[in-house]
Amino acid sequence: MVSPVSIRDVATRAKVSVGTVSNVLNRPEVVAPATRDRVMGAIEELGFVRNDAARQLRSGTPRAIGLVVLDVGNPFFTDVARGVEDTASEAGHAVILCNSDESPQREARHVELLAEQRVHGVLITPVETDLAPVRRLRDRGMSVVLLDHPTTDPDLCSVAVDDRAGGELAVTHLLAEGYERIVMVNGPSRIHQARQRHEGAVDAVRKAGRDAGVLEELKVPALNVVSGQRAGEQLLARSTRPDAVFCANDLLALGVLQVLVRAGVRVPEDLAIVGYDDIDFAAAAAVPLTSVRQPRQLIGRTAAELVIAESMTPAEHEHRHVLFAPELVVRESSRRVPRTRRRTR
Amino acid sequence: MVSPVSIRDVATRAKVSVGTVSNVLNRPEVVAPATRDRVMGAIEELGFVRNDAARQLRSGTPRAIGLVVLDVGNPFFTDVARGVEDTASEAGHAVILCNSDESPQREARHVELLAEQRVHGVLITPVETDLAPVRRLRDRGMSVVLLDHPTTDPDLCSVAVDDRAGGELAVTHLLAEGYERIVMVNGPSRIHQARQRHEGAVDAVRKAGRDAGVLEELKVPALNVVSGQRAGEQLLARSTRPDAVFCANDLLALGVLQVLVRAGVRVPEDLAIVGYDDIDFAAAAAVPLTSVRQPRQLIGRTAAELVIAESMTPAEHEHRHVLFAPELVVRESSRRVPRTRRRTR
DNA sequence: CACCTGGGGTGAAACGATTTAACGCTGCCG
DNA sequence: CGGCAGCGTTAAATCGTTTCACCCCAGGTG
Repeated sequence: MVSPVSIRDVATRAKVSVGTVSNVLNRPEVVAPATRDRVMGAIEELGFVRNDAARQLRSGTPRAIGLVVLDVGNPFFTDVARGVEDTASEAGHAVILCNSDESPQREARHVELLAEQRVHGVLITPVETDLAPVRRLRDRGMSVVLLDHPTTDPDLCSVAVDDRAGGELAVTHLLAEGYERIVMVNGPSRIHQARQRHEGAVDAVRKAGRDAGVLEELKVPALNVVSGQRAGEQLLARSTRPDAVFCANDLLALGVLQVLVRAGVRVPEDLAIVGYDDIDFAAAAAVPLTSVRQPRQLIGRTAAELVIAESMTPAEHEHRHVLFAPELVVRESSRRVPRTRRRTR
Repeated sequence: MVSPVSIRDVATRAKVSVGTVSNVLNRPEVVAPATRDRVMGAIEELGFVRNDAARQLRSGTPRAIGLVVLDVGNPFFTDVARGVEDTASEAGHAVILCNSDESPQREARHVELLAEQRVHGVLITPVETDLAPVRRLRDRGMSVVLLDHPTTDPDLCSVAVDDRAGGELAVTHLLAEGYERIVMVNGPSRIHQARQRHEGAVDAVRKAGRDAGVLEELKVPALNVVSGQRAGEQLLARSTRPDAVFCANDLLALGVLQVLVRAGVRVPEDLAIVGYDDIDFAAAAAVPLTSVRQPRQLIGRTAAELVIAESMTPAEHEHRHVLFAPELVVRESSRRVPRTRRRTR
């Protein structure tokens, strides 16, 4: 079934030894042009394809990198993945994409698989804040880059965006617009980003000199649209509603928005919404969504570059911690509008 | 750098031969419990991880499958990928995700990489209608499943949704709702799905006994949000606008919708919009989008099952062509509103 | 007691590419 | 004419696993 033509067949066909064929493949300049052409011809005729397994076994350098994300269904990660993929494929590496779905078990299984594949390195957004599993990877000799998860661990690279600053940006904006009863719809505190964004929100309240009571946290089990819808329903059912909602990511925000709009709540007049990530769909939502933007593709590219650099020169590589700054993109969903605004119900 | 502990080290440590260690790993039932425990202990202490490259080299059976999609940024493919990933990881396979970005060159490069990796099989949505590159893969001995691209080629499996029927569903619906000047915003005819959906649209017009002039095709270079926005701007600039737009996918539709809504065009009163794929964001759009639904995860799962099945029993495997039926999901964006001010029939 | 049986284990030969040290050829110089 | 450098090529060793033929020994059988 598998391609049965090996380097040996090519050698026979071209009437040279296997070593020469190997040279043609890896150091074409050392072999005489005539021989080279002959070998190339044989490769073409036989449809020979290098066996990467054998190659890697001998040379010890793999050609794949692993990417473990929390949720492939989230366009944020998709955009990060695209950045990774671009950079990796330029360097001739394959990307093995794994989806941990926020489950430590799935994460562990995938990491195990990647270790067996002896990948060049692993880019991972860890499910748990506890980095022990990641460090074990590291100990097994693989380079690891933490994605979207800042750390000061000197043994690891990391690429992230300042989530605490992002949370602060969002809530400072809401307070400045005059919103007074803010609910933050947040993911489980197991997730690092969720905690950081909440801390930033709390910072904003404090720095504005407001009572801590203006900010309430509503936790949901996952950072996706369905959880957002659930949260929206809960908010609808309340006797006294908040006047603004800050969601830990855009998927939650879109879910909340959809439920509220359908129930006739006016956004932002009755209730403002701010999301996080600024995925492309945020701008195209029922009400264009204010959101905290992260340089998604850049995160992916940077992480891939780091892991490739590290595995090229493992010795002198010094681990870097890249932290990008988030940026608030204000759109209609959180703009205080004059009372005279036309209603679109 | 790479984990230096091999099966031989484990054998030494546990005072058994390498063969026995291999047995513990692969056929634990044939080795005596006492020995087994000793070996397991050694594996644990040494932190041994199997080297999949060596494994594959010897056994010939790889543990990865390749997935080549047109656009990872499109949630349709993300959902398909998730289906693939689920099934593959249940079977202990890694998924190597590649993004061809609708470019034949990128596709070729990725396919080459996958061939070198000797993946189990390749799930691919081909960029070109010409299947020659895919058939070459096949000839190199890899099982191939065409994704979202129907074929009758007896040497290949395929999993797809009936795009022609989908196009027909959409346009039949628009005609039934009384729309009379329909523009189909379509991708380049290089893309198979684009052509099929258009043919279905034409079918619908014909079957309804209408003049072919009610349907016009507006081609855009790619099936994404930006192209949709461009198309929306073009439509806006026209002196006589259509009263309905059918987009070849939801990303285009969201782009069109966004531009039109921002310009004050009422949807669906002034102009109806129908998309394709029914991605999750379609329901959460500015105006909830009517769309043609495809069983996205199921497509992925089915394809992965086929490729795994084929590589398990290559001999007696018979190639299947699975064709799912699309389903129209009607939402606000195309519902003729009860006789208010329009209704010019 | 000789013979068989079979569970439990061994050890060496693959797998296919890369790498390296050694080798043979050519042509130039002394 | 012999030696030697330089170049291209060869053959063999190697990577970590799996597989398979074979060995050893205890216990059962006739």
